[in-house]
Amino acid sequence: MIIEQKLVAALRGHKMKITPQRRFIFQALERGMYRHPTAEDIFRDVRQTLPDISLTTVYNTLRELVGMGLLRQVDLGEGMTRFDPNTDLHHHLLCMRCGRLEDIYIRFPCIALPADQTQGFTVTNHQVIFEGICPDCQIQPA
Amino acid sequence: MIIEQKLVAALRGHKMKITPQRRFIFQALERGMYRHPTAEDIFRDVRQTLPDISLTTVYNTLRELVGMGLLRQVDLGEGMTRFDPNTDLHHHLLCMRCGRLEDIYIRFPCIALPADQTQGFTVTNHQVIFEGICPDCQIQPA
DNA sequence: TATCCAGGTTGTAATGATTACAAATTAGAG
DNA sequence: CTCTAATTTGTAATCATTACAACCTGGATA
Repeated sequence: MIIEQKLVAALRGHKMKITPQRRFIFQALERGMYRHPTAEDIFRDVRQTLPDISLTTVYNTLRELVGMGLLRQVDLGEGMTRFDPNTDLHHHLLCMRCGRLEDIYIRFPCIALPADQTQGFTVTNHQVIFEGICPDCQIQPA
Repeated sequence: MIIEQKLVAALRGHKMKITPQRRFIFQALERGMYRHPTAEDIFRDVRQTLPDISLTTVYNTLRELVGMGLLRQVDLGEGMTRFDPNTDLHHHLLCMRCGRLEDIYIRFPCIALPADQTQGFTVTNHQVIFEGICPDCQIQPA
């Protein structure tokens, strides 16, 4: 319920309407059975309870949430975007073979860009992606 | 010449043919006027000297190079893939507003995944993406 | 509670990057 | 020089995502 409530509150704060479609999308994110769903994943999930929801609505809603900073967008080289309802600072561990993606909760205090290396950028955030092979893929032939 | 030679040698090693198309693609990567080109960027560049090259060939070649580990693939949320001829371990600094991407050459010795956090993965690599706003975009209204 | 409209939803069509495929070409071994 | 497997090419498909226009509705208002 935590995520859903947070998102509903955010909608109120932005004077946006709380529609059943949005509610179900939030619940799908909440259910976290998959932690890094694609738009299509959410669509399939919500469809089970709201069979007439449109894929466009899912895309719209996810885009809005990202815009409001309530959802993190994760881009790997998969050809599609994944969404991460966990906006806490954390990192990722990616299987290069099957695409499995896990969260890593460690703080790396040494990751900071010295002022003389920012090239004038204002740095607001950073993320680490660890690449490797997951246990399942290690077993398989190759 | 360094990159081109390295790539040509790699082709030989893999018993692949050294075609003019591939050579010009290597040279375009070499020219590094743009350090993180898209397939389209390379296509436009090579076209100036080889007007009949096909976009498909560019995609094929880039894909092969990535597969051989000679080119790094960089995926941001831009809807297209960028390629980085620099395979040295380095990190990136990304402007969230205009997509400008710069290299960061610092080693962060503290970035290592403790054995009890790998979830069984064999970790082979990692990269850091710093997100922020570039100097040009800071000036502009918003 | 009934009314109303700005914001939301939907289906479909468009877009844009990338890949598949089959026919034509060519690098390079013999 | 010949021959063949690898490569290139152009076009057509694919796949994720966005644009758009018509319809619908949450929730503010009276």
